[in-house]
Amino acid sequence: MTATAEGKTGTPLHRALKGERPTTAADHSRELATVLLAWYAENRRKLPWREHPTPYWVFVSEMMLQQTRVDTVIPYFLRFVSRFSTPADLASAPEEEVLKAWEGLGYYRRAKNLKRAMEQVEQRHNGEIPTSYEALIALPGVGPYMAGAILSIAFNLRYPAIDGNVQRVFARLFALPQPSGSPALQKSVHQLVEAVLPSKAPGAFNQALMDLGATLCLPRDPVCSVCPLRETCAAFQEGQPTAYPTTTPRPHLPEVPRIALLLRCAGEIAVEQRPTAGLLGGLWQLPSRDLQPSQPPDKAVAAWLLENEIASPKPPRYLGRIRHTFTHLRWVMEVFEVCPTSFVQGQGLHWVSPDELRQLTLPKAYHKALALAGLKL
DNA sequence: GAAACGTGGCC
DNA sequence: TGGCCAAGTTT
Repeated sequence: MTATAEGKTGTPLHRALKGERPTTAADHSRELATVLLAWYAENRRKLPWREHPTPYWVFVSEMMLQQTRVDTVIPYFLRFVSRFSTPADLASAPEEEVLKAWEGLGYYRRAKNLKRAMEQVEQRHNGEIPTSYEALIALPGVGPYMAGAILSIAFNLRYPAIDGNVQRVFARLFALPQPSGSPALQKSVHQLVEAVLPSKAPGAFNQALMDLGATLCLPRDPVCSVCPLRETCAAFQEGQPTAYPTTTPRPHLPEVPRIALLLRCAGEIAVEQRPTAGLLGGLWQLPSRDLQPSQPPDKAVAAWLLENEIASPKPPRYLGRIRHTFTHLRWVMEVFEVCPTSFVQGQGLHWVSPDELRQLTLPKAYHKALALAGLKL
């Protein structure tokens, strides 16, 4: 074991946890927990799901919070648990309604998994969120983080809940060299958290680490001056807290050229449903298609109209360009308006009124596209 | 291990 | 603007 592989050894806590002073490791762990829990008692964020941390509320909030900021989640959470108050409510709700409640939050598979998970809770667990790691992680959409968060927060059981905040806090505390987000960092942090996690208040401890990461140990500008762990933080002692966790630059996003058609006929609008799997699976959109980089958008529109046997007295009107960036690609979508002479059926096209359109779940990119034509949902 | 999977805020 | 990042999971 080299210092490089294990991180640098600047603090008593670190030396103790590495086993150099085994008789004091437990003492240092207790001290860390004590300091952290005292800080948390004074500085914990007031969040809706913390008011009544029922297993269901914790479950819903954790699913929404995956890769999503607290401020973004709060209004969605309040609406969601108001509309779907219990696991039974959610299990029996139509999926379209659940997706609509999720609209704008992103990662829509979470919404489907959440509903499926509650169906399984109803069918296999007597309507109660299970209290074992094995049963939880078997539910769709529940991984190691969520299982640990539910067990520790809702049931006060001693399980780690290691999210991005905790990884960053520990990468700095112990000057861990593994790259951000890597399985290697995940493993190192898990071992360290396991060594430090108290059995007394594991839920508070896990949330304290997350709150510390979200309010003080920030990615860009950490507020070390008021951090309760400053003295035992290896990155702070090195003078370079933001050097951890180490990062690797991301490759340039591929750009996907694309057309979208606003077909309007007698006050109705044509929409189509995306395939169930993959990007924005099962959501609705204006009729669209990806283009080859060399393909002129206006020619692609003409070809699309021809293929679908759509006659239009006036030529398509160009409405504008929508650029929409996802995690792994970027759409550059040219939007055209067409007024066909009649409703065209088949080809997966559905004609809906504006009121009906409002019931469907549309990705953000299409809200932008509709706004080009002055249509707001 | 790597890639897919949404969106909004920040600089 | 463009890149980074956020209470991760799945394939």
